[in-house]
Amino acid sequence: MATRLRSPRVINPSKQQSVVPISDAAPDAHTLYEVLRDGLIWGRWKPGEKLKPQHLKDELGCKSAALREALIRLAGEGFVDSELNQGFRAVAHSKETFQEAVHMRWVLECEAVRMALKNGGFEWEMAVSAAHKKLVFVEERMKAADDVTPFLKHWSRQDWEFHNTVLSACRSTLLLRSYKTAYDTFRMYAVSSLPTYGFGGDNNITEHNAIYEAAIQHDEAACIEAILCHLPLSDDATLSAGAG
Amino acid sequence: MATRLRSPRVINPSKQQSVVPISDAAPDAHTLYEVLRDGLIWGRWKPGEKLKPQHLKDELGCKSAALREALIRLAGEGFVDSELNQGFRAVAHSKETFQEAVHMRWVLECEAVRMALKNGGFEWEMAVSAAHKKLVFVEERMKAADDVTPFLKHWSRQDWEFHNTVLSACRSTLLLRSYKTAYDTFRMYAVSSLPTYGFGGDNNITEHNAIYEAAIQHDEAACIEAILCHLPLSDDATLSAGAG
DNA sequence: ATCGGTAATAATTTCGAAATTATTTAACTA
DNA sequence: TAGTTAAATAATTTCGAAATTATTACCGAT
Repeated sequence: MATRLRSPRVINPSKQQSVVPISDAAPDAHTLYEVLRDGLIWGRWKPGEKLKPQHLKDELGCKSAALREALIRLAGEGFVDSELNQGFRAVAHSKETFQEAVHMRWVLECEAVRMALKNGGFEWEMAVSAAHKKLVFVEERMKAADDVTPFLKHWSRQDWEFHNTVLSACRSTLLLRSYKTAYDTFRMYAVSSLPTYGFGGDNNITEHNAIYEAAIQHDEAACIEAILCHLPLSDDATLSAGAG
Repeated sequence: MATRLRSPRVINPSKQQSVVPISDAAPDAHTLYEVLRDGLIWGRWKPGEKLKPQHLKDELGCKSAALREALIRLAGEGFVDSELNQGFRAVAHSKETFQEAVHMRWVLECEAVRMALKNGGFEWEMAVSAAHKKLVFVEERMKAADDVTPFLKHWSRQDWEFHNTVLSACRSTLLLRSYKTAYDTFRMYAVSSLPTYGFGGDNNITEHNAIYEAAIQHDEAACIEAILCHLPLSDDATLSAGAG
């Protein structure tokens, strides 16, 4: 067998990867997706605002291709509107879309909690307990504070962590994915249109506690009742709830 | 004010749009998305199969950018798996993911039908009636036929149209979007793993008829009972259903 | 002065090639 | 001959610029 002729591999020194991570490297598509999703939920871009690739490129220090990829994903999830040759813009909400999100939360949360209470073991109970403790911590501080504003973002994040942890034992990734979309749609509206992101003062503490206690005791009826009280369902949806 | 100097617009004749649409033009991202989604559901690509841009480019006659855009959207929806630098592949199913899809269908379909029966007017009743008629037409033919194979795709499409039409009056786009994802996940598994795409012979006709009659009469309890019978829920999920 | 049309400008989308990363193949060693 | 290493190849991702499309500003006419 004839020996093959091979030239040695040439490595361009300027392209060699640095040992120290370069902090100002352009973020990849997945990171951008997270940044944009977070920004849309937390009001960095207002509902209906145009998301111009050229401006965002400067603002986020990224390349247009990665940006476009992230925006396409967000459009698929419904957090961004896109029309052909008209670019992207943050979705605009209405009371109706908010009610849809609340309703979806109610439907999915009730079903998921039923399954979670059946499947959840000791590990789950610990996780729920921890998430509740953190949420209570924030809510107690807010109760004592004159101005709740600086706590709102922390609170909202803990609210998500608590609800998500409770449902995490339901063993349906499909359900949890839909729930996340509904929850984030809910939150997006709350951030932009409700005075305190939907924080309801003392009631919240009581409601979350009721959900927590019922969950830990695996009391299905009590847990679902507590969730029903907790969500700001319209009368319309509540009627439907009665049938459930 | 000084007159501005302007050169006449030059149009490259070769780039001028033809009056007759060119059939072999490269499909845009949205069309590709539909083609790929359809192909994934109907088994054009097998579960777990790698979706290589280079091959697909030839197969579908498209450009790589449009293809990538479509694949990104499908990945976001969960019909395609993507890992960094490892390309895309059709999702692989299991009995568990199928059961999740069935369960999601049950949860969402029951809730949507409750709302639809409240909101649906005459127009909706006509649409439901028409969709049912078409479905029955296919199912009667299948009943008479020795081999149902050639009807399966028609049947599956009409099954979707019927269920979707029934739910269409629910007035929640968020719910309908989640339902579509669940239904298509269900169908994807059925096409690849169930002998007759989930078609159950005479039972199907009876079940669809029960749903139809209950819907037209706005009989909520009967409609939900009929849906429960219709969906291939596991015992696990059925227990949960009893609590609903 | 307002309306309609046309050119200039700005923005978005598309595209092909370069750069990066993974996979396969071949050579070498034990 | 099996196991190891590195090159060659193949595939994927990135990128910047070209092409397309929308928007804005200007001129002329009614």
